[in-house]
Amino acid sequence: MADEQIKERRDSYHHGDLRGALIRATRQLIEEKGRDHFSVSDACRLAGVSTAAPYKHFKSKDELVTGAVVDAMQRHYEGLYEELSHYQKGTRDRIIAMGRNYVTFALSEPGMFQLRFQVFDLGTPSEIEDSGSNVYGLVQEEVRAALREPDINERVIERSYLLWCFVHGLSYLSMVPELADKAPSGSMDDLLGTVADRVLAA
Amino acid sequence: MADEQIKERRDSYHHGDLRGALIRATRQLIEEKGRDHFSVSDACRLAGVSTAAPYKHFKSKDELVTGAVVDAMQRHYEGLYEELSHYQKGTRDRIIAMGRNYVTFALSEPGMFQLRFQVFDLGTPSEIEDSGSNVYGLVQEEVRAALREPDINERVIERSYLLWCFVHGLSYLSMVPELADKAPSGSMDDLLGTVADRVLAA
DNA sequence: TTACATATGTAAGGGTCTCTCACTTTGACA
DNA sequence: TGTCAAAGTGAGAGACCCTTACATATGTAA
Repeated sequence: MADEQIKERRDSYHHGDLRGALIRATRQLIEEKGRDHFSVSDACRLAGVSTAAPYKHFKSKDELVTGAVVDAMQRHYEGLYEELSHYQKGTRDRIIAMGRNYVTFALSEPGMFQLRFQVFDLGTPSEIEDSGSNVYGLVQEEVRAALREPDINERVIERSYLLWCFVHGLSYLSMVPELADKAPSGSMDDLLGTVADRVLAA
Repeated sequence: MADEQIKERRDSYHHGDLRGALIRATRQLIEEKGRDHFSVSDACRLAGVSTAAPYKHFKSKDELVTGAVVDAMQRHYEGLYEELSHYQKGTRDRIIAMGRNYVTFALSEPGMFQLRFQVFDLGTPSEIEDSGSNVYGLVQEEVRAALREPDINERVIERSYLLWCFVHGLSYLSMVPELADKAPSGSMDDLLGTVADRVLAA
């Protein structure tokens, strides 16, 4: 996100990492102008290559967009794993950190975040389904520990889902600036803590 | 939603309600193919008029889409008001009904539901901001009554927002069929009831 | 009946896009 | 060094699209 990518320049005929450059350009353009209004041609202009070039790396426009989304998810999940390493397993702070991480990503890459739940329409890349399930498994495991349950039973499943619903909804609402006045005045961590306590209460 | 609209036929030169017909066509096409992939031309074909006709009723494509969204919101809110009349104010059932109504609308018109929070990008039609705030005011009033607070204070604001976040997130997650296996096994009313209890608890 | 306002149609300008084909450049490796 | 596959290029076919200008049909009111 930090890398405001300007039109790319190149001295050699070969790009070196055109695939990556196209994915970055796609992300930037979708964030700026929305999934509708995104065109492969624009991405080419931004990456500084001809409009035929992408088709050596992606079969179609849809596949390019999907590639950008998969890339975003991978970065998101790597960041999450890194952040979780700072918290001890089974703590309240760790659950709050997971929620904060989720919302933070949504706010920093709203376009990718939303597309992540729509790429299913284009035929789900297995990377998405798999890594998504893995991460949600972490949440369930954390909830299990907090509830002192021996395994992932129905109780754990319900509470985990409640947490997810809440954090997911908070992310979407936070992405709409016009709704900011509806939110309570405290910090986001306060809000996440309140939720964790209420959802995990006996 | 119920009205699977087929290509419209007309015997008279004048349509009678072309504006309404275009809005219905727009909704149907966006639900079927997504906001991207929606074109004014398609809407014209579906409504059975020339491609120039819409511009007597809407200034631009964006305005047509916005019109469809505003229409959807109005129908949604009318349905909500009607349904609420069956429940007594200040009851748990009434809060559950509000949540169920929200999710049900999202599931029946996912395209409109999502666009409702994105039309802000096109310059917010005041109809949207106003009626949205009015409806959310209902929620806050209901929460105030449940908490036995004398007015809409910070406590009420926080709890209302928690409810909204949850129901909003539940709506989005429910719209993705691939995530169905993550949900708990009970009914939606059970889930909504659990949330209401936990959020409104002392 | 006539005149006029309103609603729709026809045609087209001007633009953009996705994707393919045939060709060129380049780097790597036998 | 010579050969080949990979990665780019340029041009363009073929579609659509959004929007406008101007013509035409229709209902209404004098």
